Amino acid sequence: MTGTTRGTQTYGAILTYLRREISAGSLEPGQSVPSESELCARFETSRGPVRQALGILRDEGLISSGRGRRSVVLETVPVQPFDVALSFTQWCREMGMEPGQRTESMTRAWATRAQADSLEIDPGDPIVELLRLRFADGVPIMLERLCYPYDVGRHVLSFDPDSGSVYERLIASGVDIHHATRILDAVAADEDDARLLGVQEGAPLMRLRRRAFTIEGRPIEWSDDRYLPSHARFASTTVRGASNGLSMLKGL
Amino acid sequence: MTGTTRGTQTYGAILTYLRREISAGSLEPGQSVPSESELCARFETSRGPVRQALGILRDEGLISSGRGRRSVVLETVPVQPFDVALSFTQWCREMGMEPGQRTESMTRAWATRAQADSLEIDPGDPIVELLRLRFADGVPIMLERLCYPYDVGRHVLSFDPDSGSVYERLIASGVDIHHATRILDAVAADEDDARLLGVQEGAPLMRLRRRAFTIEGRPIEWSDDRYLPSHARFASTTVRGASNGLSMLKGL
DNA sequence: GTTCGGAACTTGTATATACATCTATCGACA
DNA sequence: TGTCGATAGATGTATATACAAGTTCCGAAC
Repeated sequence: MTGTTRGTQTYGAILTYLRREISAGSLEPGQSVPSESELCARFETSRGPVRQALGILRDEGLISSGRGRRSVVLETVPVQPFDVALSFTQWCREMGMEPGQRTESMTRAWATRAQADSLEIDPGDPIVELLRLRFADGVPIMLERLCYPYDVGRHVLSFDPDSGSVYERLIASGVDIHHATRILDAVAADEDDARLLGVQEGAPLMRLRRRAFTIEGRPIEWSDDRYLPSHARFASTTVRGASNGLSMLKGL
Repeated sequence: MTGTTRGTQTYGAILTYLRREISAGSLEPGQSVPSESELCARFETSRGPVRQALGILRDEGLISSGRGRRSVVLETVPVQPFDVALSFTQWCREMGMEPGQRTESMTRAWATRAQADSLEIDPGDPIVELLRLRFADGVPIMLERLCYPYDVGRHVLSFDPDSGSVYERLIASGVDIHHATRILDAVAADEDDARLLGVQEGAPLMRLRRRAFTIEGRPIEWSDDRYLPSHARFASTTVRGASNGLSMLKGL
């Protein structure tokens, strides 16, 4: 360790440095990234942390490496790591837009068969449902349907969902979301979607369904977000040799 | 190195072993993955390769790790690495379906403004366009529009696109696709889409636009694939602490 | 029986080294 | 001038070690 790293890990400092160089344009697409040994010298460290940082950038699709050649910066879509999609508010701010929201309904209900399957509870068990319309700069962008088992959702019921992030509320209540699976597809707007999002019934919408889990693997959230395709799209970069989590599903 | 690894790298052998255990169900969701030291002993290797294999599984969303705890197998969507989406044929086979295709048109044309921008050539420059309908088990699933600059696409013109993979043809011709960017959104079926895919005009389709690049960063393919959402969906798993390449885009 | 503390274990991070394998470059030679 | 080959340098892979930091679990003290 060099001691010059700002309170965090060495590889994190290298990562931040390279990300800044790339996003600021000091390292343009097509240009070579400094070699591992140059980075070792600059950060007074060994190859381990340097390779760790480069590996992360490779998986994110920002650079490409290969035996014998120096790494090069790739021409990429502007990447906002998708984790922020866990929080619409945060994502919106990073896009330079002003987030807004209006809760259409928040109800205590009983799980339908589909909801019960998704949350791994029994049909008829109590749940908390939330329907929220999300805005960016005042324009409706997304309709969010959230569904929690009651013992999780009760932390939301006693909370004004227009006043802040549901996620932060859950975390503050000791609910620990550890990982999530997402499925993207396209659906036609139904009557509710059309009315609230201001499109015609049948208009194409992006649907992002999410299931969030605790570390023990218990599902604690199910959501169905419907985006206006004109305002939100999803992107991914693949580099040969790097892995990315996107996959394609068959059938229903 | 142990020497017992089957001709490849140590970390690859560990990766294969763990993947098989997970997909065969010997390691069920929620169960602990063998600890690093157990894997070191089993494969007679050091922590390096073991950690490399575990890191890949973590990025793929198959397992979750954390300081102090043992890694656990996650409940995930069945993952087919998305690289295979570069080849519809291959993806289809891995899904246990029989791929089919019918080329609707293959033309030498001149780049429109949008195509020129995407391929980084000038409007009016010669290009090769390909329109193909793709089947799985005889059912139309996807409509594929491909577009190449002429010097790349000419390798396709002299080739029966119904006889095999365009990708393999390009690679055999010395065209080296190195990385690709993809954008997913939803569109309404236009007249051509509706007729060929057998849906009503205006029906929601998943659109996957792709740009493929050489290692030098030159764009050599632009494609617009439109999937029936009933037959193809896209999925991704995020684990806290692991990076994945999916991101969300604003605006146009 | 309950609670607290500590030991043992696990993963995360870092160092130093070695060799394999591929690329780029430059100089010798024709 | 052009081609070929050697060489230096790059990343990929593997080993061995060390310490940091978090979790689990068991036993001692109360």
